Formats: sequence, structure tokens, C-alpha cells
Amino acid sequence: MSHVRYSRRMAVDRDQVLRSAAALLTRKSTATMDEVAKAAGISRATLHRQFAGRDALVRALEALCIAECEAALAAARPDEGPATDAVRRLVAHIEPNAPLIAFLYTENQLFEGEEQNEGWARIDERVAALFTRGQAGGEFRIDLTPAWLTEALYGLLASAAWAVAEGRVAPKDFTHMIVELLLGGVLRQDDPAPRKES
Amino acid sequence: MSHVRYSRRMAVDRDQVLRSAAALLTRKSTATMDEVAKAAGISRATLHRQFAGRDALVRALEALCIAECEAALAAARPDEGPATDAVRRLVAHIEPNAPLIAFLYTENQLFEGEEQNEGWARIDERVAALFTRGQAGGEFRIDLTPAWLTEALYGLLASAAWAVAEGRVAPKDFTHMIVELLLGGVLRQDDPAPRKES
DNA sequence: CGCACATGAGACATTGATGTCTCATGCAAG
DNA sequence: CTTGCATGAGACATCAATGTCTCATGTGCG
Repeated sequence: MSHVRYSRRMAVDRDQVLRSAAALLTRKSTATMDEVAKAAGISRATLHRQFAGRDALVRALEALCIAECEAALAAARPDEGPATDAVRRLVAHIEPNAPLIAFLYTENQLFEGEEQNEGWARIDERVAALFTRGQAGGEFRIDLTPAWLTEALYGLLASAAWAVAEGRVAPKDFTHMIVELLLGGVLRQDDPAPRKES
Repeated sequence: MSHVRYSRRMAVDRDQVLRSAAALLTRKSTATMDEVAKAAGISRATLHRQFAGRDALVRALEALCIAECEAALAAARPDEGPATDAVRRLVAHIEPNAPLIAFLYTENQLFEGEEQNEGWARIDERVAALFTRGQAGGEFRIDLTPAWLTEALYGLLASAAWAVAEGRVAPKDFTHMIVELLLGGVLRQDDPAPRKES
């Protein structure tokens, strides 16, 4: 399906390597370049020719993740219809990338001082905008900041991905668990009189 | 204030070392033994005499965190009163440990195959029991499993700790953000559609 | 066929952290 | 004072991962 030729011969399918690296690293975040290479079915030398180093590999994974998240964001049409439904669509579309997000989420802690890819800022902005829209439209409560809700969404995605990987929750419940908790919370809404404010 | 003597002389205050190690590692999770030692104001040799290695240090931090979480759990009296209030108390009491929990949460990913401290299982059990109680009592919705809720609570704690550390949210909102999102979710409960009579 | 070139295999140096060791120092107890 | 002992400083070996390099190989292409 893909006919990528760089000069004359087909080089290693870079995208394929990235995919398998993602699959491995989401399971074993400390995998060495050697293991990544083996998992991709190539030699360490070739892996190193494609990605200057582990750092570059992670950056490439980050770029891949950002691209897919932006695609998911676009597919979710966050500006259309009720914000509630938009959130559902967003989570549903992002779900496949949750493991990779979880990996990068923890990996970013290690980068310490280094500047992070501005792609995340763009995504954060759009997600936060969705929450803001929901608040402005009266669908969402206004005492939780969009920044926190965005942050919490990432956290829930990562937690869920981790919990699924550990076998603590069923994969099929993934979207439902996140969306329902995020939107509705733990409380039953019908029976008891919900109160708020203090 | 503390007069701990191990043999004849005061050895380094082990607990003090642990605290400063926690403070450092929650900020820079990749800090070396050297940095940890410096942060604690002792030499690497002494640090190494107290904790056989980085691994042992992390394990000790884990034990400390577990102990404090169990103390928080006890102080929150999860079996008394409405489950809703118990959750509020729990989060409030656990809050000080959130950064350490976040650190260990990500650190655990690295441990890969190794068995994890059974202390977490005990805590998980009790937290899950609280959610179960809330469900049984009709306070909480029943379509989200206690296991997932427990997992989600950890995730939110970690996310919030991280967000605070990054300066993206105000520290004073910590408990409120977590509790309100976990309990009530994002949706406004009063105004719009959902049929509820108050 | 013969060339070009990407690849695989592996040697090698480098780096950073770790763990171990020794020794001098300082301090408190006897 | 003298002794015992924990400490600080640092040398040192080790280890794992990384990055770089060379070389043989195989295969597509002209």
C-alpha cells in the first residue's frame, strides 16, 4: 500500500518502525534502542540511521501522537452541537492513542527543563476551548477551570490506558468509563437532591 | 526535636533524608543518588549506607507513602457518614501526599514485571470499598466499577499534583478540583434538562 | 553482469550512574 | 585524653546504554 522510495531502493518503512516502537514502549517504557530495533525487526544500526538517538525517537513518537490527536480532534468536530456530545466524540476518537499519550505523559516528566513540543499547546488550547464552550453554553459547571478539565482529561486517559493494560478494567469500557466519569461524576443524578456551592 | 540514637551516636536522621528525597524526586524524578544526597545535606556514602541503592530508596519512599496514605485513610473514616463526605475527607487528607503518589505512580511503570508492594493492594481495597459502599447506599452510580473509580482517583491526584507543580492550576484549588470533578463531573446539574426534582 | 546502496552484524569508545572501597576527620562517650 | 564510630570525601571498578564506526552481504537497478 505504501510505496516510499527515498533514493532508489525502499528504505525501512519509517512509519512502521514508529508504530512498533510505540507498541513496545507503551508496554515497556524503559525499552532500550536494542529492544526497539528487535521489535521493529531491524538492526540497531538501521534504527539509529532513522532516528539519531533515543531522544529523537521519542520526539518522533511525540510528533506522531500530536498528529493523531489533532486528527482525532478534527474528526470529533468539537465546535459542533452540544459540548457534551463533542466531548464524547473526542474521547472516542482519541481512545486508540491513549496508550501512547500515557507513555508520553510520563516521559515528559523526565524532560524536566526542556521545552515541550508546541503541538501540545495547540491541542490543549482546542480542548480547553471545548470546555469553555460548554461552560459558556450553560452545559458545564463553571467552577472548574478549562485548564484543569483539560489536564484531568489527560490524566483519565492515561489512567484508563494503564488500567486496561494491567487488566484491571475491560478494554471495551474504555470510552464509557472516561466520558461518564468526566461528564457526570460519581454521584447519582436522579434520586438524591444534588447540591452545590458552599 | 527527635532524639534517635541507633547505637551510641546519632546517626543521620533517616526520616529526614526520606523527606528531602521525596521533595526532590517529586520535582525531578530522574535525580541521581548524588543529587539526592546533596539535597539531604549528606554525602553519597552516607546515603548509600542508609539505603542500599536507588531501588531501596524508592522502595522506602513507597513504604513511607503507603504508611501516610493509610494514615490518611484512617483519618478520613471512610466508613462513617455519607460516602460523598467520606470521599471529600479522603481527598483532603491525601492531598499532601499527592506529589509523592504521582512520582511513585509513574515510577511503578518502570518496575515492569516486579511485584508491587502489597500495601497498595490494601489501600486499593479500602478505597474501592468506599466506592462500593456509596453505590450500595444509592449515593453513587453503579455503572462505573469501584476498581475504575479507584484508578481514576489516583489518576486525578497525580494529574492535579502535576498541574499544580507546573503552575497550571492554583494549589489552593487542589482538593476542590479533584473532589468536585470526581463526584459531580463536568455537567451542570441544576439548570439544564436532566430530570431531577429538587 | 556489475554497480550502488541500504542493511545487519558487531567491534569499539564514551558516557553516566551505581556500588564498593579506603582513609582522614570530628565528635561524643568512657 | 583516648577510643569508638559515623561521617565526608573521593578513588575506583563496574555496568548498561548509547553513539560511532567498519565491513561483509544481498539485492535491486541499469
